[in-house]
Amino acid sequence: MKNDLRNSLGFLLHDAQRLLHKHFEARGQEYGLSSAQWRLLVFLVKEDGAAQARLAELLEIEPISVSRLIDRMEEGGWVERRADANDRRVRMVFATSKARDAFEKVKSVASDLYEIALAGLSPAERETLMHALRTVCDNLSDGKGACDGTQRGTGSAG
Amino acid sequence: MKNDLRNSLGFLLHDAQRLLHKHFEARGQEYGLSSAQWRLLVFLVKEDGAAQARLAELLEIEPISVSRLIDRMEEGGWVERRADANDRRVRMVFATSKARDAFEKVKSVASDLYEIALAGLSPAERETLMHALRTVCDNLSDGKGACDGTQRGTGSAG
DNA sequence: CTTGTAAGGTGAGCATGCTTATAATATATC
DNA sequence: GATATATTATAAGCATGCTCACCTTACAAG
Repeated sequence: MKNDLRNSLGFLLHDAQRLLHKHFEARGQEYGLSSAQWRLLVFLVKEDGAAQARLAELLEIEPISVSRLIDRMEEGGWVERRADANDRRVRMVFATSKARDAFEKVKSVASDLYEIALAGLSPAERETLMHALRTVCDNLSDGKGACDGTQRGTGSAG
Repeated sequence: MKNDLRNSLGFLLHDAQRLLHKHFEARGQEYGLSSAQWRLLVFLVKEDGAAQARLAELLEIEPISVSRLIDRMEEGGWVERRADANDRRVRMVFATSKARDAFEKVKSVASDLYEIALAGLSPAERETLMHALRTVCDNLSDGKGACDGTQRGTGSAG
């Protein structure tokens, strides 16, 4: 086969991720939430008022990336920064009601999109896919719990 | 379960891809080839002298992104742009011998990394993973043959 | 030849990740 | 109290993707 590299894990993961990202951006655009911003909200709605360092830990990205992301989200009215009375270094981040409303809607956009992406795969194949992706994350994680960590075996494929 | 969204297709794909990318960058660094540059080389070694537009089609990214990528690769001595005598709009791209040498080495870096990433998964699970990723790509592709690349009507493949 | 359309390449500028460095604050040690 | 270290947030600047806009060149129609 000519393009075995083209069908390697790296290419397939890269392409699948990029395509999903592209579709999400297109669909989520009407709500004004980008993919990265939505990812941050997923954590923020569960842990409102988190410090930026905490969000960086949850998202597994660098604090500076969170800082920039929140800059733009604050401009867009999605989040609010507030000072922490106990630690003046900290900027606590809060989701606005606008963000909470949009979040619920975008959640269904996301699950619709996942269904489209997984079309044609049996429940067993979906299970294996999710399991395999978690395994890949585990194998490549530096032990601080990427996909790994806290909750394993939810098995929700959508 | 608290974080079912965290275990959704979107998060898992995103995290797995990002982790693989990070590891690849770390390991490939000694060769000076980034992940994106290596991806381009995969196609270029099979289709040397391709026009940038052709590379954009193969990589499924925008021509302007190829232009920037090749700017940097040319600076690094990985590729060479040459004029096409038959069409003066075209800049043909050629891999240098430095690139071809590094390519062979990085290829084994990549396969080592894939083995690490897939550790603990049975051959059947790996099969299913790859199949599922190709399916996701197909489902999200606009019909121009994304991951499944090889034979989808793209036509000339030198 | 002239005109109109399409195609190849690139400039400007944005979003999201990164590394490296810095300022402000907290905390531990002396 | 003074000093050393760690933590939080951010600035500067790079890589890779994007959109929009532009120029050059090719090609088809008249």
